[in-house]
Amino acid sequence: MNLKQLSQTLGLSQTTVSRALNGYPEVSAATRKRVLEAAQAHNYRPNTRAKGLATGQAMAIGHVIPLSLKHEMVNPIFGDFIAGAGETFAESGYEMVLAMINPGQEAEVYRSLKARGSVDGVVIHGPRIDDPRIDLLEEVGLPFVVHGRVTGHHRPYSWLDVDNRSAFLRATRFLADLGHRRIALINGQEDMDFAHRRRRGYEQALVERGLPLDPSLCADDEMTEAFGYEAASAMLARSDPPTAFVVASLICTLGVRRAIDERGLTLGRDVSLVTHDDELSYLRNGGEVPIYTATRSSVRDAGRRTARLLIDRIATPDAPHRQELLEAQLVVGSSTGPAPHLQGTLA
Amino acid sequence: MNLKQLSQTLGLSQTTVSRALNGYPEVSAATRKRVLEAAQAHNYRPNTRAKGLATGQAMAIGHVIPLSLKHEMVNPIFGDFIAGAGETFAESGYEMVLAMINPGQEAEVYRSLKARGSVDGVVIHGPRIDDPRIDLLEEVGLPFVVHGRVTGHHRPYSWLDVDNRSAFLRATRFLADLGHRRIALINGQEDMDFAHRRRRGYEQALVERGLPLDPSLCADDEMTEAFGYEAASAMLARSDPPTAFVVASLICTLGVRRAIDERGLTLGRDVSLVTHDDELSYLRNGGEVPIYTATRSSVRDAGRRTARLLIDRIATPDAPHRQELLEAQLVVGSSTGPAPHLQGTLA
DNA sequence: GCGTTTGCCCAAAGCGCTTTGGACTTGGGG
DNA sequence: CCCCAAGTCCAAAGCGCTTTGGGCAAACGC
Repeated sequence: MNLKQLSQTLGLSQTTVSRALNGYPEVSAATRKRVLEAAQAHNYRPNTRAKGLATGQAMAIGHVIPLSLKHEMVNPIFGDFIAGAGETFAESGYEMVLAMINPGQEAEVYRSLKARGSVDGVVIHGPRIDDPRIDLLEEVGLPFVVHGRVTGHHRPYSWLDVDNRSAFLRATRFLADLGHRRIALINGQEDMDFAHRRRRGYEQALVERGLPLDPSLCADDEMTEAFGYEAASAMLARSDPPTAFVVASLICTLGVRRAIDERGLTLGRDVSLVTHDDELSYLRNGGEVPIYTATRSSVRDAGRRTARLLIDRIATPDAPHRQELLEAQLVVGSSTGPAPHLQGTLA
Repeated sequence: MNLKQLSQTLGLSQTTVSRALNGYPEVSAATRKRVLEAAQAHNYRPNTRAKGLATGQAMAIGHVIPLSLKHEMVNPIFGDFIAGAGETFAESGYEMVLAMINPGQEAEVYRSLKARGSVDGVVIHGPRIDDPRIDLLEEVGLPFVVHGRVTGHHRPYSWLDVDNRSAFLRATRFLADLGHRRIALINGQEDMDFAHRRRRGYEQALVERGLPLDPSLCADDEMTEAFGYEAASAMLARSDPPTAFVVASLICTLGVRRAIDERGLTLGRDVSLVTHDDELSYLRNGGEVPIYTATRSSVRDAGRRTARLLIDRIATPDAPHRQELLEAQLVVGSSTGPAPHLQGTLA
């Protein structure tokens, strides 16, 4: 059933039916009611493509997900982010279209998305330091919002980010204040912007507390369980192992924990750990006293907010860019305690 | 730049340009070359919606992802599945559109997808026992392929599935043959079809080996780390704890492992464990000798194959339905060993 | 009572593409 | 030399919708 058929059924013109359906004022209440009921009865919905052609809007937004080259890894936060974004987009009548791409294809994909008019805007995922995509999209003329930020880019753009520097600053301070002097950092890949910022927060805390920066206590890579395990194992095997870890994600933390358990150490007593927690739906670190002390920030919520930002941007492309900086909560769980050399002293 | 402008630039009709671009024979080689070069130079791409309107094809396929009601959980396999499917769809020129929905909205969403013509077909994710979606889509007339199967549905439909029954049958047999007599099952929600089948495989193995089925050694829920931990903790705290676990996913397994470690038990010696391993990119269970003995089947590969099935189905909607049943590999890692009461005996 | 709003509705032009049904050259066969 | 078949190309219709620019009554102001 299409508009033409529906209007014939009703004995009205397409114009009137279209207007009735879209809430225009120049149609009487009685007619509108009749139209609405007929549409319902015939299960009529306007054809997306025809509507898009006529209005010039795709009512769709694009997510271009870059896979990491090394392991073709899909970022595990992706599902939850998109679930959050999907809620908001759906409420506003937007569809989400997805493209998973290998690094290097980005320019081509964004250009194509714009030229074919298949989306009204895009979310930039996984920004790196000096990420060229901002300039690219600005040039191409596709509205966008970045989930994260881009160190090295200085003109204004729209973004939403967790204050990663602050989060890791606070996490590291927290451990230092418990007496830990050898604090390791198990970070995400440091060419990713978020990991770079976390690193800076970590370093700043060390400086503040007068602790030396030991590069051999810092590791960065894709945040897999295996990476967490290997990095932590190597560090714990040293003659001067760290007594605390700051870890970039819960998945990574599971690996670190495995390394700790394997050496017969007890988490929260022999070794302390603060992790970042994206509140992924399948990896809850919940409860009254969470298992892990964590800097917590819901990536799903970030998805919702990012979507709103993008919708507004599409509606008013000439409005000034907006930014949103979210502060992570530092929630204390049972994975942290005073440094071993102080135990007893403090008790 | 659109077709009209491009054809004017070239001094050709839209017809000819369109034909040149789409590889029709009634255009000379010289002209085609000229058109192709001009298109390239002007960065021309046909407008998706206009093309769709004209051809009646959306060149898009839909993924409707049901969130679990309880925790609004996003299945962690989602990212990898879609990465695999995305590869294949992209090769064939299909876009993927995504809808995350709450349970109960399904009928409405599928109907709308069809009526608005926004997709040419859909992938059914997360089928449950007696899932009504198959009948629904058949009625609505939208081509589909199920990732999984539907126990209780008897007319033919297209699906791709791992042989979950066989996988868990073999896993459980394997443990029984190592002398384990109390084997626990930490399963996904058993109204999900895959979990139901795994349960059946598990039970069959017990029967084969003459072991009793102890319902208190079976737990099923959403496969989170927390669930694995809680279920395993409770079982291990009993006076007659299980000596082996069959676990439905690696994430769940991480929780089970935490419970095992916490009780000071050693995995592979005091307690054995076989897990299902979807080969998620961020949760590798790799190496020469994997950490966990596992029934292994790449969900990413499943995505690729499912996509191919759907593309073929859309191309030939009247061809008989096709099915693909994948066999999981049973890979032996270091999480399994002879039952404790036999150790020494066997050595 | 007249002209002018106002309210309600419609015909038709596009949106950018594909595709049908020719039209106009050539070249070759009879 | 004529005719027909290829080989090229084009004008125009149509996909299903929105939107412009009226038209026609009824209601209004004076």
